[in-house]
Amino acid sequence: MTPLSEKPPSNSQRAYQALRDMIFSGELAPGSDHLESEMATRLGVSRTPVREAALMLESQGLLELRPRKGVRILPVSPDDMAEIYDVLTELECLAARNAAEKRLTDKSLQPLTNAIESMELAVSAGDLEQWAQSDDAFHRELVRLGGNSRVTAIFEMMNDQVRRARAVTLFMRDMPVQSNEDHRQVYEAIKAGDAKRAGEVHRSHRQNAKQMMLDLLHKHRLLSV
Amino acid sequence: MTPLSEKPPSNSQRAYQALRDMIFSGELAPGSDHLESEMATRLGVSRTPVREAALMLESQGLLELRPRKGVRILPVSPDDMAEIYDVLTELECLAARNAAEKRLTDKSLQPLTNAIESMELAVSAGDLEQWAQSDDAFHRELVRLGGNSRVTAIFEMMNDQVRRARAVTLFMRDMPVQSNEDHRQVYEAIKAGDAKRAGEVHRSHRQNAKQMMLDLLHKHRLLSV
DNA sequence: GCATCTTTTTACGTATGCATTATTAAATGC
DNA sequence: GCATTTAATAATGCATACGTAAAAAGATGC
Repeated sequence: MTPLSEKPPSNSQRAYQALRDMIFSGELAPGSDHLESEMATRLGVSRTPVREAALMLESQGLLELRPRKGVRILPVSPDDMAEIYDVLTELECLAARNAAEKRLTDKSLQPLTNAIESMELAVSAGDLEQWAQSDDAFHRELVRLGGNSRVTAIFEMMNDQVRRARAVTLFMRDMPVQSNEDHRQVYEAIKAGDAKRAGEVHRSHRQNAKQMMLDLLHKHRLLSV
Repeated sequence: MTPLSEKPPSNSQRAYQALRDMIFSGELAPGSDHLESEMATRLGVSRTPVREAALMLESQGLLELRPRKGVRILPVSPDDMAEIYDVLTELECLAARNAAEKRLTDKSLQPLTNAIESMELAVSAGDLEQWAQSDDAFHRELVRLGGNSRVTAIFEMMNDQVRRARAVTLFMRDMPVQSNEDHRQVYEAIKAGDAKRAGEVHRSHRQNAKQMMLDLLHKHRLLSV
């Protein structure tokens, strides 16, 4: 027995991941329908694990099970996106304040600085994909540092949707210079233990991000993502 | 065909509701294990719908599926309760601000005033159960008025857990006089369209509620609910 | 040619069956 | 008696089977 013997994930788990990935990669288009049996054949399993995966994804709001129509991949409208950003804003700001109150050591904050540096490098190099990835890492780490597992869970769920939308709009936007400045300020506030400021700076950062996303969706007539 | 012919909910749906109810009523104790087959027999269906229901409840964080041990009803510790209150605080305040910005008519605000009046009556009469019910109605309506469906969904999920905890602690507390005063102020701020104030007042209201709950849990050595 | 009724097909919801594997119980050795 | 190995038991994860009801296709009347 190997020390770190990973127990093989069940078929349901794999179906869950596979469906999720297919949704976020766009392989399953927003608004499209797919029969359970089709998905089962596609994934090489029976309907049971597909159904179980679909049920889980349904309670996460990614799709909808409709009798005799198969699963429907839920489209995300600009209004939905606004809702998502609003929730993320509140929860991330909470996380930022909580993180600040913890008086974290430089070492604990290392992942944040790494992400910031990586973002700044990416902007210099004009590499938007790299920037997006590091930005994501920053936000995820921030939330993790907040230490509220429920916040983390909700964040993970909604952040995926933002990521999908961003994949579409990424190359329509300018280099995120202001954004990087924001991140650094949030980091400084957390490091200084200034919860109030961390929350406020992060809030305005998030509100800008929301506005930018909505403007892009509107300008390019993207009615659903 | 009757005009409002309700299609019969599926066995899975009923199993879901039944399990949920059993969890919140305490019939399934926190921390207890239950085999799928037992539940199936108990509910008079096969394992399939039970399993589907359990999967849904698992992704909502109410229970845990553990191979060969059955489903485990997750206990909610005081730390969990603190997490839940923190999330609710942020989301309800968001809702309060959003509601205030909508410049709602008196008519739309009627359910809020009804709830407030009912709470005040209940306090006068010393009827804590009635108060709790109306308090719940107030918060739910507030969230609804906020108009963010994701906030509503998260609220519904977490509020159930608060309700369970409150069922345990309700009669350990004093009459909620201050609480009623808070509600009225939140209402006034929303009616006046003062988003900032609505958010602030509601935040302090919620923080008090959190503190009171945690104190009660601590004082009575309630390590899980 | 169009509308309505009838038949057929299809997909789902759920029950059931089965192989796998964790856990318990029994058996063996010392 | 106690530890260790082996067998028995039980619960799961998943495939499969099937009745039901919706949708599609076809037949009938006008």
